[in-house]
Amino acid sequence: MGDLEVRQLRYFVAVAEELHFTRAADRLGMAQPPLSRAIRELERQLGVRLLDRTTRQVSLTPAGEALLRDARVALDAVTAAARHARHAAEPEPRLRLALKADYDAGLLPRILAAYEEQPAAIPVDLLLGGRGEQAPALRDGRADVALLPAPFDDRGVEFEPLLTEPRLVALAATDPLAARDQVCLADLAGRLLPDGAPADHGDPQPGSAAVAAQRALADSPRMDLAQIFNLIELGRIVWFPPVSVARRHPRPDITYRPVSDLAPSTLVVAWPRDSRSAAVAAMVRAAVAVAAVVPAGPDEQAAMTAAARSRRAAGSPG
Amino acid sequence: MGDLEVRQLRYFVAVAEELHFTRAADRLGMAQPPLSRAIRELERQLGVRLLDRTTRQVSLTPAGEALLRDARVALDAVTAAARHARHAAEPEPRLRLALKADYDAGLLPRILAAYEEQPAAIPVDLLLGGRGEQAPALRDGRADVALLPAPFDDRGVEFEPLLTEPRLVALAATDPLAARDQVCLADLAGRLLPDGAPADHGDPQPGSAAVAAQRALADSPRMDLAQIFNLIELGRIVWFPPVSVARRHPRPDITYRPVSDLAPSTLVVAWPRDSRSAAVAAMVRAAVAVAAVVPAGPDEQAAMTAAARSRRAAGSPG
DNA sequence: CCCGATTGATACCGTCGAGGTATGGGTGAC
DNA sequence: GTCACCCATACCTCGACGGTATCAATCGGG
Repeated sequence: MGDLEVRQLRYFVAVAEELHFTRAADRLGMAQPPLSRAIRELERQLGVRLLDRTTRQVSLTPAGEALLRDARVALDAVTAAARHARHAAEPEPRLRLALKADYDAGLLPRILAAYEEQPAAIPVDLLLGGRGEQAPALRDGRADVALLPAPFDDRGVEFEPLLTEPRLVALAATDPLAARDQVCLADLAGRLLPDGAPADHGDPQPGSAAVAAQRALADSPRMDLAQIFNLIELGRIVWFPPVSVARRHPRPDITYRPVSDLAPSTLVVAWPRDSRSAAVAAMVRAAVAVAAVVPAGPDEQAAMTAAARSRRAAGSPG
Repeated sequence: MGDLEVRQLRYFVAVAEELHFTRAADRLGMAQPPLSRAIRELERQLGVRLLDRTTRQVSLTPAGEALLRDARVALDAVTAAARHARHAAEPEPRLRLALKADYDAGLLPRILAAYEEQPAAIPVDLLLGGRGEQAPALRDGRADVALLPAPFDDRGVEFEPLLTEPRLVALAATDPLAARDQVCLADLAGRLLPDGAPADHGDPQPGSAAVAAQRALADSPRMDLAQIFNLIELGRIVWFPPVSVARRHPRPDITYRPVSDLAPSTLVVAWPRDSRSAAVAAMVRAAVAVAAVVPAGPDEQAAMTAAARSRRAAGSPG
């Protein structure tokens, strides 16, 4: 009945993600036998089987799936506690704003300017990260506030929409589709992605080959924009940047075209739930105020804004 | 730079709450020297001073206060992970509904009946707890869903209001105020509370002597309703039950009177954020449906309901 | 002003468990 | 059938966690 320990949760998450004791042990920088023993001990403490293992296959039991979900958030909470304690000790506080380079829809300078007008403003550190890194950074305390495109994994995070803009598809100028004024997703089905999988139609779904390729494409530190453009010119990948991102990257050999049936991208400002920081609230206010002077989007944006506003009214910065 | 461990956080929380190493060690069931060393090691790992200690006084630094806040939620998250894993392994799942006895406003039988009509219904366990225990139970996984009066500590918890009802004051029948049709909080100022502190006017505030006395009164396992009524008859304490609670306890020597300027009590149904359980969603639906057939309260209830509804729309059970 | 009580820090020690290495054993691939 | 792969077991070492004894500093009382 003793409490779990962080180390046990880290070990379990590694094994549950790898579904492979040896690889997990390697990732953890330890040998496999102690890891096996630790998992066994964890199962004994919980009185529950977490993994079904044969000598050739490791799979999660329902209890293991539940623990994997919760262990991730628990580990983030512990990491956030440590980070916040270190941060609170700094003599002069700073606001850490996480965002993905170029995906601020051009609002960043105005937002920062508006922020500095606020009485609660403190110096801002910018944390540039890849797609999908902002929300985890909020959860584990690396960042205090973030600008990022929705949808994202908003567990433990509150957000407020700023603006919604359509996404385009980037095509090689020589691509037959580039001659058309507009394309639809079906036109792009079958396109090869970097890993050799055909492009799925529809918005990338979590777990699909398409989203995996999109992530490998847009997130990997190994692939920068130049590489993306090269692959686009070769017709090897599909890429759906918001118009503001496309506008920042005019290139002679790349043509951007509207996609008729592609969901638009919504930029949001997000912060950790239970943030009690006046500086975060000031940044949220500044971002919302700046976005308000931009032409408003369609009904979808209005609905999301209302939802987030009432959520925020229930006791959080704003 | 190594990760924190759960044990370290438990130790720190104990010391931070007691502000006394010896008492904290006693509470933790260990000797004081290892505890001092563990805290020192924690401070070394974080590179931050958490406690200012003289030989006669221990106090929290700002970093310590930040860590205390976060450590509590992190420990709850770890506990919840363990509980959810154990729970998920049970062959036939059960729904654990936490509530405070008598504070269901008489809706519980109808809610349970409506719940059992739902297709996702599973057997329900009732967890009766004192005031303020329901929300922590949701956070650390002891309960899946709760009925409780707002306001409460809603960190990590979502909720939906069910109904709002006025609160009364319970007076000894012989009390001069009992002769009046209605009293106001100022009339009650100065009344002695169990710990000898005078009753504060206004709604109890967290940290005030009044709220401490209210808690000692209503929550302590040592004091049951009979004791409460005895103290009321002696004029020693003030108690503000919602009308539905008062109606359940008619007593010849106790008189209930409206309080003109006392905020009403709102019963809500609450569940952990990120709950993915269909059974929880079904219980929430059942509770809302039952409450909807009860005469609606004033604008306050309408506003809260709208807020919670849009919050729920952003991706949670419902 | 000194003495004792209180309380956190230090010193030292024993034990338990975390992690390493070597090896066994079972399963799927060819 | 043989080989490679991979999880489990056995055994060992060492570090750290916790306990006891003691010191040091501070506050209160006579």
